Amino acid sequence: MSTDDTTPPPTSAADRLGGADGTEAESPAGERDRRLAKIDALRAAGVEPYPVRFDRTHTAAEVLEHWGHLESGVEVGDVVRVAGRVVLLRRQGKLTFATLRDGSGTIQLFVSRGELGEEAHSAFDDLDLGDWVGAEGAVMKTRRGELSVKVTGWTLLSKAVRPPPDKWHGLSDTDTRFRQRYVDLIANEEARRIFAVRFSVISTIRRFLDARRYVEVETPVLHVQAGGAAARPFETHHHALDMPLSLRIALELHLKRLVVGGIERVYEIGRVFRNEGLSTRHNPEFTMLECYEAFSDYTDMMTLTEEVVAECARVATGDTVVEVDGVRVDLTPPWPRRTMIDLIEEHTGARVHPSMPLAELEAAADRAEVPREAGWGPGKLVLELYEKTVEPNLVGPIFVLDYPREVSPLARAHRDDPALVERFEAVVLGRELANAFSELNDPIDQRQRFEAQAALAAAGDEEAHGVDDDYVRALEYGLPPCGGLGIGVDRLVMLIAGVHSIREVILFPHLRPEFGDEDF
RNA sequence: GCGCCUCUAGCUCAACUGGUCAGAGCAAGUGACUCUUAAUCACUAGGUUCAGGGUUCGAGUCCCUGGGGGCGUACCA
Repeated sequence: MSTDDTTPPPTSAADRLGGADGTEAESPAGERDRRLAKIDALRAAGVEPYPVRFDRTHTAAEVLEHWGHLESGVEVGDVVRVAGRVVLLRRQGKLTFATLRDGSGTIQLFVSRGELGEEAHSAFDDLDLGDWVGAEGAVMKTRRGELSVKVTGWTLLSKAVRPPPDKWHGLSDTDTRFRQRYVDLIANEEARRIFAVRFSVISTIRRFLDARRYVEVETPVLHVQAGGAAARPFETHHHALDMPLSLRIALELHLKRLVVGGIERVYEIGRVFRNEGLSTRHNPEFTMLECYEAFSDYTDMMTLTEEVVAECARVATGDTVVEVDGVRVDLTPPWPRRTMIDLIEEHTGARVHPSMPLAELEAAADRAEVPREAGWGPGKLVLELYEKTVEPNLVGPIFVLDYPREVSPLARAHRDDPALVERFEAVVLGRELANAFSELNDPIDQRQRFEAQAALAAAGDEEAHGVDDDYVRALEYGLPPCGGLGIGVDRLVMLIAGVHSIREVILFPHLRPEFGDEDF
């Protein structure tokens, strides 16, 4: 949509936005140009299509709350000023009904020629679907029982140049829904519902933790060394310092530094980035909640997890029972707590343990038809057995306890079994919802675990990371006994909203770039 | 990354095995209508069938290449 230097100065709205010159493939030349022409006509008539502000007295929901009880056919003297987008228009000659939608809901405008006069009424009839208007008038309920504002005055607040999608079928093209989320939100009640759940869940988490005297903090997104999770980071570069940086893959290591510093209960809700494949469950950037509590352990984190998840569901939907793809899940605490070892035995018949000889575990994996790679240690084999034979079959909610030490470099050794760590994952519908440990606070042990990871990285594991010397130094100043918890907020929202794809709960999910700009 | 599916008017969808097949509803335009509710009724206009090649007398339909999207799978402490 570039303007050639030789083009004469544009005059009309259509000229300035780019008219029907072949660049406008997305909107029919007729409809968009028609609306652009209206902008010029309005200005010529002295009407500003994009005025500054509007003083509204009531939202649609407030009108319903105060006057919803009115009898049909009754008009009251109370005058209100409402504002919203015109989503439906029913023109009926000298009487027009418009459905106005604002952030709270919808309200009908009753626009009568007798009330408004011919000029203002026909100007109203000239509105298009999608325009924003403000209106003033008395509250009434029509003979058919629809609560309305009987308009005595109105103003165009913003002219829509592009038409909204089909008023009945909405917008279902997934590509357009995600790229142009604004249109999705205009057209689809379901999209509005899902994001209402998301906003509710996030504010509930904050209220829940704040009430327990947790402190919310913000830690760096740009890391010199990514860590705190096994994932491939995004790499970037700082020009002034001429050094490589990574986008964070977890919040963990900074938050525990803060516990060292004496912030005994700390949490962050923040974006993390992982350079991995995309799927219905994976977006390259997603939102994590992590919280850490001094003097607690992973059993305390289980209680916290089941309570915060149930509370989020209750606040967002009124119920702790959720349903995804026809499967109902009851999130009411307490959730069952089972060890990984016991679950593997239950599902495969094999009693395994990371302290067993490698050959025995390899044989167990082969019997269970779990593929394995050379170089995997005992702990990795046990974890694979769990992930392939147990986890997909768990409906949950359930806490899976006590992971192999080898695969958990940031969790403290189990108090009763040195081959294991005090770690759990909460599983719902075969998927990890939360991950937590009794945090490793022994600096010497931690350095050794990091060094083991560094060896893996040196051997080519792109998801392993090296020694974080500053983090070890922090531990040397003393991290109190500490429980830590991470919850994937997007997946929690998916669960509570009952949707199948992570793209449904992220406002602007990652997509390939649109091809060129000829669609504009 | 691999496999399968998909892309037709602004939106939602039709078009039997290749043969008047480029259509409908909504949205839009014109007209009628002072209690509508996806208002209704009449008429009208609207298309590079994702792009580019190919096969064929003939391609929305079949083949190839490319692009977007979806699903599955792989990867995913």
